Amino acid sequence: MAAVGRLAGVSQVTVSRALSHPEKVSPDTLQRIRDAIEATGFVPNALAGALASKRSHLISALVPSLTNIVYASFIATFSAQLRSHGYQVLLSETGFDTTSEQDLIATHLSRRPDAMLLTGIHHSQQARRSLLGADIPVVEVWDITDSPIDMCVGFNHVDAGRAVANFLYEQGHKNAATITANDERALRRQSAFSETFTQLSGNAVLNSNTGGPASIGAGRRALAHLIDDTGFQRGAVFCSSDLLAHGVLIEARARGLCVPGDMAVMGFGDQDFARDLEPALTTVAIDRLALGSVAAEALLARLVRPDTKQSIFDLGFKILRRASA
Amino acid sequence: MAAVGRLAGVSQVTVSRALSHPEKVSPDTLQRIRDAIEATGFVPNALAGALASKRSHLISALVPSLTNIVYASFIATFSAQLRSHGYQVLLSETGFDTTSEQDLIATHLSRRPDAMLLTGIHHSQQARRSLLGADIPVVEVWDITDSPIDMCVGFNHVDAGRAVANFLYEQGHKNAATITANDERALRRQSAFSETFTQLSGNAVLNSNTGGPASIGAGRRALAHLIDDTGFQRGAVFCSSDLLAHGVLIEARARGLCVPGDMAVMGFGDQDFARDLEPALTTVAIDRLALGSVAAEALLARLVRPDTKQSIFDLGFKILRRASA
DNA sequence: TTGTACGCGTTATCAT
DNA sequence: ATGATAACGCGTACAA
Repeated sequence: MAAVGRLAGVSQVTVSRALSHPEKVSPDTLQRIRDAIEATGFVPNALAGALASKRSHLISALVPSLTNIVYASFIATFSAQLRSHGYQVLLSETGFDTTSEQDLIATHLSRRPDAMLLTGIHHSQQARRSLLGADIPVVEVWDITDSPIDMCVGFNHVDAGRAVANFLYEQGHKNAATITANDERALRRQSAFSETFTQLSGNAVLNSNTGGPASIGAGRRALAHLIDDTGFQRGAVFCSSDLLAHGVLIEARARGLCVPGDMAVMGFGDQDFARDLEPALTTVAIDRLALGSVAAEALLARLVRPDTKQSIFDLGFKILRRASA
Repeated sequence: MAAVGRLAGVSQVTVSRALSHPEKVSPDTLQRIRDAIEATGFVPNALAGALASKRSHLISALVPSLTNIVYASFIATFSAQLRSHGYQVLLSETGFDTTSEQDLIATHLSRRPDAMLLTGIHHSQQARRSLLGADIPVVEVWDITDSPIDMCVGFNHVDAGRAVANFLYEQGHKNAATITANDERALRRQSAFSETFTQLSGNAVLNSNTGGPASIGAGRRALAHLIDDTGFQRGAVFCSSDLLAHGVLIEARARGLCVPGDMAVMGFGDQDFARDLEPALTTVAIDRLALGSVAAEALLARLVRPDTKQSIFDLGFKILRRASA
């Protein structure tokens, strides 16, 4: 900056002002400074800026997995929204692991983010302490609680599981099975579904866990297992994600089963491909776009007015009836 | 740090040392310092550290799209590898746009990353200048060139397109069509395929561009268009990604066409679901895992020994013959 | 093994 | 409208 200033015939401070508050600098010195910046190829040092101003314009975000399209698309919206307000997002994957999340929180906090996004409402005690100590806005997404660390935006997974149970029961199904990926929130939906459906139908639900991330292959294998090993025959299958449901659809067809005639299949998430499958997938729609932008807006609001009141955003969900159930 | 030091009865520097070079501090002062850190909840300020040491331990990465699983999984590997070496990755989406990439490069450079990853080998002139000026290791991925900015790791897209043309021709196909997403590298594969296939078969190839990102829906619509509007009937369809090919498979089945009997379908990328489709998808395998880790290793090598020699890593590709072609 | 002094490149405050 | 000066919180060099 000093070098740029020398070239423009002003002091270092004026260069700083030209960059941060151009309106406080006279038009022609501004131009000279801009020319000098152009000529020198000067790139401001945001580290120094953040150190001096105590604002990093960095927002850190912790998601379980980047390769899960659900989180990836959420983050894309969230990042775009924040970028348009001059913030950059520092992203990490926790791998659905609370301890790993805790370590990442410490690492991220050392970069002094202006705010932080966390996925889910379950965090280690140490994590909560660090966050509280950091004294920055925090938003927890994809779930809802009455006592967020700071703010939360998401929906109620127990309600969602129950709603699906009611929906399938009302379609006339008396038997049901579930196929769930190894994700705490999905498991919560599963048990809510299972409990409600059993209560309604009087029949036990066959619950299965893929033991890993959701994928088409995992869905195929899970249905195969359900049919071959546990004797599941007819009824409804509630999958914890559209990807699993997609696999179920493929496996069912490969076995000559008709969907929904022989077996009804329900997904979760309403991913873009859900409507393009044959049969089109009945699923639970989550407004991921809204999730991302509400989370971003919530943080931005706190950043501007630290005493903003609303802190719990329930975005709900919607059952989308298509052809598969 | 000074406060921690007071509590531990040492000076600020000793605290700094305890954190960065624990072996240079006597065991019991080390313990006292650690206790003090624990007691105060001290979190080191990486911004100040980076400013003083001129090493940010930050590596910035620019990818076209996060919601494209291909890039997402690549980045997951890349990030994990770097994290295990004490680096954090600052990630942004360029949206396949060179101008947007150029702006992001400037923003990222202001955070003084220790290295940078770029996708592709085509960048604006200004971008190249900034990067050269920053004087940090740069790796360009997903493509190969003789004159990278610094290093590159990927494969040759023209060779890939040609190889697919040869493969399909050798399978006995005389007619072919292509369905390509709006991606510069995919378009390069398309035209190499098209040229080679025409040369071999003497028949023109029906090239189509989805005009947007790859998706199952886009694949369905593209095949429908190909059949309904351009009169494509039998032959091979080369899709620029497995996702498009997946859509083609669905649309073909919905129209009662047999794959590969009536129509052969080929994808690109060998995504995890490719083997789980019916019929299993014939595709071109790219070792994304290797791509991510080689890119990370290349940067790490440069960071340790700035004069490391090798700078071009051709990881190749492999045609995976399954059932669809 | 520990401490002192200084500088990293900005922004904030106060003057002019 | 512009400048001088003092932080910001740490690492490095050098000294003890």
